[in-house]
Amino acid sequence: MKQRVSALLREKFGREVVLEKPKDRAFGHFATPIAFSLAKELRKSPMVIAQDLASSFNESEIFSSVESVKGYLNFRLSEEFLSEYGDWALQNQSEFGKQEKKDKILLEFVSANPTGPLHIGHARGAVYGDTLYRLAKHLGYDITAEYYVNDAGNQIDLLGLSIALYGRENILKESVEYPESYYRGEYLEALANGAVEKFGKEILSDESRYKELALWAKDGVMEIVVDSLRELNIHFDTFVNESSLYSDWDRVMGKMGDGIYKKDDKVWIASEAKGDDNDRVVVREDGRPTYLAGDIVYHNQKFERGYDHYINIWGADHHGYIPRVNAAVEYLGYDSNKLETLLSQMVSLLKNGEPYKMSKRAGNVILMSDIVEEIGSDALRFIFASKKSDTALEFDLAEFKKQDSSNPIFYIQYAHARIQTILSKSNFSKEDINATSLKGLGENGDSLLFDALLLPEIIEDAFSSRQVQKLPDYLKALASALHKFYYDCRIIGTDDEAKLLKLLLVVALSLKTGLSLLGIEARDRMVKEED
RNA sequence: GCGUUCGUAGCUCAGCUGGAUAGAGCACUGGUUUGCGGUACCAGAGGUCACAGGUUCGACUCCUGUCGGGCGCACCA
Repeated sequence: MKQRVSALLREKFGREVVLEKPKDRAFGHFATPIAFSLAKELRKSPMVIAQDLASSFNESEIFSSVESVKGYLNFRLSEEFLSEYGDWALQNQSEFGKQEKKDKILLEFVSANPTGPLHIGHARGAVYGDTLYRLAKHLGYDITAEYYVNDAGNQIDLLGLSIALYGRENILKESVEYPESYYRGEYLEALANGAVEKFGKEILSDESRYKELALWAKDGVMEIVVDSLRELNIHFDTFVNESSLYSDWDRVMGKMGDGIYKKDDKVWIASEAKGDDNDRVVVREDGRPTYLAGDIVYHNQKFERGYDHYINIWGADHHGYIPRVNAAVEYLGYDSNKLETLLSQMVSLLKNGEPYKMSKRAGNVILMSDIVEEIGSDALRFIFASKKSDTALEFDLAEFKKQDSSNPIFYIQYAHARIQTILSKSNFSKEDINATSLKGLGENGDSLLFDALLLPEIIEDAFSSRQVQKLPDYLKALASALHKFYYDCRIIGTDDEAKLLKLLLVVALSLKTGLSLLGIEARDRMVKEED
């Protein structure tokens, strides 16, 4: 819609015209402050210019009126335009809001270490990434969701040690002491038992086999991780194991040329020259690669696979890491502008108003799967998708748990369910409804129709700005408009019943499409809660 | 200290590339159709947009500085 309007205005004025949404619908559907910017060059007051411009629009198919108010130019879309678009949307439901973007995008997110189940802090990045993924798919991008599995390095050794120690304590009944850095948690029980079953009890006491133990256990942990993601309707297309990349190390180092040098028996990357604070060690004296080394080979591999654009979603605690990876990408001979790293801010927990620190040692980690079980995937996804991903988010655990009807997701679900109920109460068939015209809905009806038809712009905007919270915001507003309309206007039994039902079908389409992009299924009925 | 990010209603957060009277949910107060699910709707109250300058016809939005919070500042991942 907006594209049509702005294309028309561009043609008329011979320049790009800023289009905005008026604060108040009484001003029209779209507005532009163009008269203000023209005021200087034309040496006339904005009011006069706006007047002249407004009167230059006489008859138009798209607009029913163009008015000037206090220097603004306000456009009102015509009934014909809105009703035609509404008809089109209902006839092409699966195409509604879709586009034909062609770019190939690689989206990497979550990528939590395979050393334990996901906790609540991981959920935010997971929801953010998956929502972007769904939006991109809808817009036609060829996008791949990828999980980078850090199955090399100290943390994997630590996983092996942790399982062995757990087994020695609980299976071999030895008395042991847990060093602070070791992993703790219920999941170790199944892994330790599984290990004994597969390798025999000896492995628990055989230090030389801990590596073997860890590599086996990592797959088990990944299963837990993938399961908990599936509960949130999140799916990955590809998994890349860090351990599989190092065989390529010599070739990749060769590609970096001057970007890599040796000093003090270590290998360094000259990242300072590319905007980092310091040069960084890539290979230690003893030959073990650092974490950065893995990311260098990984990003090289990403670029060699050939995408138009790369998106990484990292926790905000990794933000200092961005210049290093960008430096590496440039030394590898690729355009670092194609690599976009988005940060998902920390989620800090409060319990009864007091900061609540999760710690693996204390064993008080809040698992993502527990929260999903408690409040449901829909509610959790909605909460995280509603917040701008780059602001730190705080919530009270108690508050979080009691999110029931106060959670806006139920408000939106109810709007959708309400429409289904009305439809089922009506005697009109789908055919009758589709055969009627969306014209003559009246002012409130046209306004609701316009709101519902706004979805495609929201999708486009939410994805291109990477601000997924725009979609939940829109759905809340649309649900609110629907509830208000329902309250103000009787539908069943009126002369306009069929066309009003058709209007509701358009609203339901937008709600359903929007919710599915958030990974939430629209409900046809709400289940009443028993007190 | 350096970097980065944020500071908007009692709380949790929106506010699009600068634009019309700064918005929503929760909580609070008061109302609602002899009608489709009241899990709704309406109204009220609640703000010096952290502070101070600057740019502009116009600043919550851009720039500079100050104060305050988060996160980084590893040869850990």
